[in-house]
Amino acid sequence: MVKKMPENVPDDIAEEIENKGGLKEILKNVPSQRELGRSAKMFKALSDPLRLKIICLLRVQDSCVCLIRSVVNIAYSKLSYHLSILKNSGLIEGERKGNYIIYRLTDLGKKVAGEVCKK
Amino acid sequence: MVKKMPENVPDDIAEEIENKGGLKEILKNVPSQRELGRSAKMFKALSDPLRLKIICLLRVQDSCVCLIRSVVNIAYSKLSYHLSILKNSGLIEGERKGNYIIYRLTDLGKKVAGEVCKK
DNA sequence: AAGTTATTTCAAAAAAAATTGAAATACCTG
DNA sequence: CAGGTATTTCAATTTTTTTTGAAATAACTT
Repeated sequence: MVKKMPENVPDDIAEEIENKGGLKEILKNVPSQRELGRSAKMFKALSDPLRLKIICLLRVQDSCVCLIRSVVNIAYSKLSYHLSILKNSGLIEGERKGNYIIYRLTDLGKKVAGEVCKK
Repeated sequence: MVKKMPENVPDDIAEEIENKGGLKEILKNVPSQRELGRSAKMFKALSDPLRLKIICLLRVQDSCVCLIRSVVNIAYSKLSYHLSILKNSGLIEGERKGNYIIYRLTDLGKKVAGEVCKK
């Protein structure tokens, strides 16, 4: 029983890799772990329909929490949780105005909203 | 003690809403629940650095599972799980070739990869 | 200061997603 | 067909995220 190289790759793929200068060359096109993690975190913030809805609302109207709440119709504590996720990922920001806190999209949030809340 | 209207909105916001034709008009700019859910599902598939890494690898090289595995360095069962998520969200597809299954990006996957795996 | 409204925080519970290792499947080879 | 390689599936566990309701803050009003 002869031992075979583990993790072999089919011949045609192996050839393609060779033609591209080897695996090392190929991997230069893959972003660093740090960049991938940053992107993943942003996508995670966007991975909830409720949060997307809030983003699309703020895109057309800056809103106090109470207005957002009347649109999405959930408990305040729940809403607060989702707002904090959007805030921590840099998509929205809140400004206190008297008793109220007015949320609006950041520049990043506007960019994302433009792609997500298609006209 | 007079009861106040609940869910009041600050005056300036109320005015802005009025100027835009009311809340109903504003909400016409918010995608339907169905659309929001669809988008959220796509973002969820992208919300993991490992999955993003796979996407960026496939962007430059179609790969069998064994090649992907040698790049990401995790157990097969774990990898299979993540591949299934990418497959179910329409970002990648696999074609059996003998003993191997070669994964590649779908058209949708290519579009997304173009934005995510920045050059 | 006491009451009221808007909003957040907290801790516990529930739900969803990810990891693990073992077993199953699918295909190839001799 | 027996044995081997590549890959997936499964059930159990662990981890992460979300939900919930109650309590805490913060600022306004009287």
